[in-house]
Amino acid sequence: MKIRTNTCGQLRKENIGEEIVLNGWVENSRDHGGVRFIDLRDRFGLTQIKFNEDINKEAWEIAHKVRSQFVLSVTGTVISRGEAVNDKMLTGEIEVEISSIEILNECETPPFEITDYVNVNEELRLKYRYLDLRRPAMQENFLFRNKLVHSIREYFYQNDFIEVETPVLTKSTPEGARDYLVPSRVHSGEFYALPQSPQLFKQLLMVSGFDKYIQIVKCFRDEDLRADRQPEFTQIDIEMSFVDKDIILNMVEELVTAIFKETLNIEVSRPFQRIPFLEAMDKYGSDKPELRFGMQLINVSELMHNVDFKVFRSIVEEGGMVKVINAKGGASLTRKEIDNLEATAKTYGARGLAWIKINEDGLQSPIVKFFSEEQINAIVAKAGGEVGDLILFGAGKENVVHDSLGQVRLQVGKLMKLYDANDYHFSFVVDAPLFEKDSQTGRLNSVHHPFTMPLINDISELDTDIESVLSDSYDLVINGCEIGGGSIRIHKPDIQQKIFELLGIGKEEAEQKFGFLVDALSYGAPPHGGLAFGLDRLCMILLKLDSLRDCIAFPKTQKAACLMSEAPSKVDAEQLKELSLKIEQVKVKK
RNA sequence: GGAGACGUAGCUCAAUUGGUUAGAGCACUUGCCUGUCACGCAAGAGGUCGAGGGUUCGAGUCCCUUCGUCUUCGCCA
Repeated sequence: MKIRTNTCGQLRKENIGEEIVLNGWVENSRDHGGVRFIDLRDRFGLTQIKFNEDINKEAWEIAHKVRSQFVLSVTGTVISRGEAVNDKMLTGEIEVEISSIEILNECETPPFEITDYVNVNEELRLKYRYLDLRRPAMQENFLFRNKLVHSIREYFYQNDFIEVETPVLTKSTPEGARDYLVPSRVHSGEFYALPQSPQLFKQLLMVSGFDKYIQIVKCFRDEDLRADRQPEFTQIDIEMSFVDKDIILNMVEELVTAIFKETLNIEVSRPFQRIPFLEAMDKYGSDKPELRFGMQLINVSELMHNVDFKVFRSIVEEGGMVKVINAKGGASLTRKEIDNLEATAKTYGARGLAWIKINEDGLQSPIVKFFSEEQINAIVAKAGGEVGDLILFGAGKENVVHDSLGQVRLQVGKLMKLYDANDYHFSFVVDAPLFEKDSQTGRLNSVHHPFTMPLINDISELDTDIESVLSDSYDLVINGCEIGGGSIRIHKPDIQQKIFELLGIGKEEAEQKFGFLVDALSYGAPPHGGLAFGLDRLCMILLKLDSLRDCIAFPKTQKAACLMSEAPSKVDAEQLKELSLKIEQVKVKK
């Protein structure tokens, strides 16, 4: 084959007159009898090539055999398009008059058209992912992702970080997400786990002295999938020694600023807003608040003590709460739109969604009749209600009110276009509680993970009112999406032991599961902290994609399958035997 | 584990209340065409209506089961 002299995105009018060779795929062709045009594509772009019966009959004849997606090597001369310039193409001022053509490979009629113009069922796209990825829009996503990763690596390289790899075959720890397990052949009946994150290893690298660690690394969690969740995903994993929260958050701001500048040419303004976790929950009903608009949650529980409306009164008496949001100008929403908001509230556990419309001629609401005029005026006043507004109520247990009203708030924001979809808002949610109580078992669980430093002055504080202890943690939130999170870590063995105790992990169990970490902390562990970003999610938000799958080359379906390779799959009895495994048929449910 | 949507030609979709031979656009094949660029014109071929079962004189359409994809609650330290 003749090797290309240029790519398909390269030639300009300056090249007119040059004899060149192009290699690429046939994107499209237009036959006009004596002259035939082909758009030749590679990942660098598109060039129109021309076959003319009068100029080179042999090439023109071969060109007749060419079909969509054939792979060609063509030789010819760059010529001007004259009047027929195509200003939609970067190479639109020129074309290549072909003198010889070689068909490097033929192509079956593809199962779907390889263009951006045709919508194709995702199932089929995933089965023929290698063809889907040939589509220009997908190529752009991955060229962008490459640019993103490059800007990230560049930042860390410039700032003296060191990239160190950590194991993929590691130890299972049942805390947190479900592990993917890998059976060991050598150790019959034992298993490795794929890492949910390299958390412990990066902390141990700090103990080793590899200050300023970074790794772009695959992580695995065997949990149900979502549009923004894949079972294997990529983290930008970072850890630093001799730092405090301010140093880390400053580093994150620098990194994010560099990323946005280099990938989208957007100037990010600093510093990022910092909002304590409890305030985020209180005002926005979320630990990842969308801060591009206000419409905060307002607590009106105080006003419910003496009302006749038993539903609200009893909720407050039983320790629940009533909160409202004021959708300014929302009185114009239709009954159907409000019903949709109620459906959202119910999805998140609310019993209903009470509302008051403040119309010109008075209040319209299914619930005002249960209140005195004085009471309702107090509620409206507290909500800052004015003519034209819609007040929405969330009532129930704290977490239900926050979840449901927080989601209703997001939906109203979207519905009423309260923010510019092209804006970016950056914030840190800091100081999350250290523990939360499991509603089922009553046991304490780590909100972040068990290695997070509590915000305490003295270890004795952990013996009193443990649920109110906060952690030295931080999440990066962009437009209501959690993009990264981390914390200052515990570097003292006594504190780490204490935390394990509080989590109900006994000394023996702690020794068995995390002994190497506690040991390491006792050998001169420096104060350290770090965080991890979800690279796929960051890429998704920068590209404004609806699904993570569009920036992952070979993603899995909702049932965690690869439709192309057909993984997972059964294995030979021999393989199972080597691993000392036996498959027990799960009963088919009737 | 729960809720919802979808599945008809290679692709994207249509098909009235259950009723004649399941249609359209694109793609594909063939022919024509010397300035198109998502070219155009003409003709042609192309269907296990996801699969299985049931109701019915008759099922793409109704019922049951099942498979797959997507969205979502739970789950994701």
